[in-house]
Amino acid sequence: MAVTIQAPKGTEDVLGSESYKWQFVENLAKETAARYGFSEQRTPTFESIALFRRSVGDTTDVVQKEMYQVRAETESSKKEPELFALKPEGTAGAVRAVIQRGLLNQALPLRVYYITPCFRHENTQKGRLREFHQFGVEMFGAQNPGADVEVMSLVKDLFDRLGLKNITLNINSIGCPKCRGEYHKALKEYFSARKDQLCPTCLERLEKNPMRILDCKNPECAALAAGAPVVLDYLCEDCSTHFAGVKQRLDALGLEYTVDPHIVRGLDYYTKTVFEFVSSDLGAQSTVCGGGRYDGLVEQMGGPATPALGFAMGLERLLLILEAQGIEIPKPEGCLLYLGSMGEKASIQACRLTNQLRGEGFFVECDVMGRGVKAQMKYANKIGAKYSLVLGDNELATGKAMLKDMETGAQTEVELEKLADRLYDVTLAGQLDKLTQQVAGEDSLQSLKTLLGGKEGE
RNA sequence: GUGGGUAUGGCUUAGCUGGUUAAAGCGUCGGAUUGUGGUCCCGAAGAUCGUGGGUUCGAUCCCCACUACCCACCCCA
Repeated sequence: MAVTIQAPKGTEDVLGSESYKWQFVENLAKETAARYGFSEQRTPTFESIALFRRSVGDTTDVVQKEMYQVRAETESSKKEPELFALKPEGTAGAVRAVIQRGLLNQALPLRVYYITPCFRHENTQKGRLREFHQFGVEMFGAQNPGADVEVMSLVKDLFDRLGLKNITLNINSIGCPKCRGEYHKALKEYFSARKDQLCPTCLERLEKNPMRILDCKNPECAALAAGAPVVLDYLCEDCSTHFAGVKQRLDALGLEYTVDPHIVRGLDYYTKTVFEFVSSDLGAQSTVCGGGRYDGLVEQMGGPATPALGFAMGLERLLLILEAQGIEIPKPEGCLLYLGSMGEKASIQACRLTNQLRGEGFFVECDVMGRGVKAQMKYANKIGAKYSLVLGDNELATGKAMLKDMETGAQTEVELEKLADRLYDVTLAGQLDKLTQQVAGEDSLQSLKTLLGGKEGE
């Protein structure tokens, strides 16, 4: 007996009943990115493991304990097999491609986006999977605060277009390597003086990365953190004017935000501006989107010194919020015509006609189960076909058939020759109905004319 | 890696302090006189009760282990 194999822990099957939601969200993300001048970049799912060590950071949890390592098992390998990793995030690969392909020699800024699976081996919980998907954006070459605001605004635009509510933007600046050194010193002094009140993990952080303590959920640590020195007070001239510029522009756009000096990103490459969009609909994993500046990364990875920034958005988390807020995603168009048949001869003709109508661009189905007419009609009803038509000996002889409106049950005679024209008519009528509904509430007829007039160009 | 919860047909669940053929709804398929769906009616298929041990005369129910899922810590999207 075959043992059934299960999907790996932390992975999801997106089934037909759900995939339209993904398509909708992905399309909207792509359209929004395009409006801002970003073009899609597709990079490999696995990269050299060194890439992530260098960019994300050797000491981060993501690299240290969450990466899926892969290597090709070759039979006669004289060489050491090269070590790869499934990408745990999108920025590293994007930056690698930009440098390797010489894209920074083009007109700047360079704007790229991606939708990609990411892999992290950690324990699952709400909004956390081992394979998850990110929509991310990276911009290269711009050091002006306007760039920071542009990517934040892109996120906000996408959320608005999806109809999301109650998402807040938190921003902070963690400074550049110069001012951060000063700050780390101050932090260490502060927490060292209160060592006895820190939790064990924070004691470790004190040596490695004291800024992490600010992020601790432990109530005692959080209480201590509340009184700790604030990064913003230690920013150098350059960083502080940059941060001021970001805030000014956010204000100018009317983009609401909260300055949260406790935001500390977990990836090493961030500098200056960091931000996150959080929602209360996600349980403990409240961040839907996180990002910031990484002005040093491109150079560090072997490219020309280039300021850069970006964000990554968790698509599963985004879908989770949509679900929680009861936001309906439009379902794809259903079957327009079910072409039933009885008898072998009619079945063949139905097959031929169906094929022809599909060629005209219509969503048409016919029987492939060998069912009786009754069962075929049941099926047509189940799949939500808008119209049905049954082909039998009579119809083949006369060239005429009854076209049935499945909603009203009304039947009208139609010449088989002209079926395509008829379908075209009813499709158009359906679209007009939709338009009418959209403008209902206003002066519908007037608006409709305007709409149509605008499209016809006359 | 750690802690808590859960595990019954495709889905959602019931199963009384362990007792003989595990129940219902939805879904699927079929029927209601053979050329037409949706409501109603009737019927059928479909579950080794997550897996493996143990206690017992007897386990879906009690105990242990494992696995998966859910939630949380850590960390992040």
